Amino acid sequence: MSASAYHPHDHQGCISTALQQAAQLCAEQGVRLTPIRKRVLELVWQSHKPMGAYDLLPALAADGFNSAPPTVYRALDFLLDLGLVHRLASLNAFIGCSHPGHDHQSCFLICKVCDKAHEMDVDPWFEALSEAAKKQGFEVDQQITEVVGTCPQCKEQNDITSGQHA
Amino acid sequence: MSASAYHPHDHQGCISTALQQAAQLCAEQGVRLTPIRKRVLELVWQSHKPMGAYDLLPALAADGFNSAPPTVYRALDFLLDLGLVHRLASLNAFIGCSHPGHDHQSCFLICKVCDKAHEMDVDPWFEALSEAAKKQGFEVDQQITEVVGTCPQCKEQNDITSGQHA
DNA sequence: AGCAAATTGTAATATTATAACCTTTTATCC
DNA sequence: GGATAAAAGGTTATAATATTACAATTTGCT
Repeated sequence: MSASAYHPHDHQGCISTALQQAAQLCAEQGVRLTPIRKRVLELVWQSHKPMGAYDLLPALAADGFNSAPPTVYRALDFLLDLGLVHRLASLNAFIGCSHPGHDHQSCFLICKVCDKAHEMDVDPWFEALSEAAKKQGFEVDQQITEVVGTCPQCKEQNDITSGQHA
Repeated sequence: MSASAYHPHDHQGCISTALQQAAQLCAEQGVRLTPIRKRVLELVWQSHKPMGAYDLLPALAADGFNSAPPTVYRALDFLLDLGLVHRLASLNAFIGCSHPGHDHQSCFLICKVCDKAHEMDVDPWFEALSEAAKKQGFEVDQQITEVVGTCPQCKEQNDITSGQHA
């Protein structure tokens, strides 16, 4: 069901799905997906690479939107609140959420070679961690899990160029 | 065995233990725990609250050390490499490692009320998570896990002030 | 139209981190 | 013990990320 960032896919589909889901979610919540917000979401979804806030500004400017930092940060905050994008703390960067609308904690596999990030579903992990925290009397609000390494594609690439084979 | 950040304890003991372990580790690795590095480690250990790099500069200045950003970042990088401190990505802050010398992934419980952070040992889960990543063909280098919430002490405090009781 | 709330515009600034280059200190070798 | 290379530290400047504060505009509602 869920498309993987690691394989060729109709990425326009990713974007339009994200925009559709966003429109629906905003309607449900009674909040406005203004042109700036929509454009920022689109830009964040341009690729599966997390985007820095400042990376988005030139594109906004090119589109004739205002492009000062507060503009993009406000849009990102809005999208974060709705769960339409996630922020990757280890990269100071933002990425589209692949299944918004569900209240969920996110876990990202971040490739240090190609910079793509892939959201992984790990509910059992989150629950186990929450349980452990609770056992210590800690009340959990939010979990941040980011895994850095090499994605399947880049690993394969590396095996080829270094002359290794199965 | 391991002291908890959540309970009253001889914090001087935390600091001196950390310094001792650092000295030993540096000796083993054949690297130098210079005065600046030692002082930065000491400062990071002043409390169980993660410290920003810039928070350390005034103290370094007061001690007569140079206190420009590169100084403290170089010391922190050195300590990070040795595993003597951890960096909390979600806070842009640094905290002393409570069991350096062991190669380990860290997981921190971060209290949003008192700002203290507590390192939790969760090796079994890290392996589970690594397994899950591997199943997707992802090769794991590093895991970042940070849990934000309310620590036992602050939770209790809040229960009292809001008139709740068991 | 009139009003309040939400959104956006704009300028300035705060915070975190690194680059580049130079000087000093330390370890080592002869 | 002086020569020398490597490591560490000093200094200045700047990059990258994020927020504050306040003014102007747009929107939704009556």
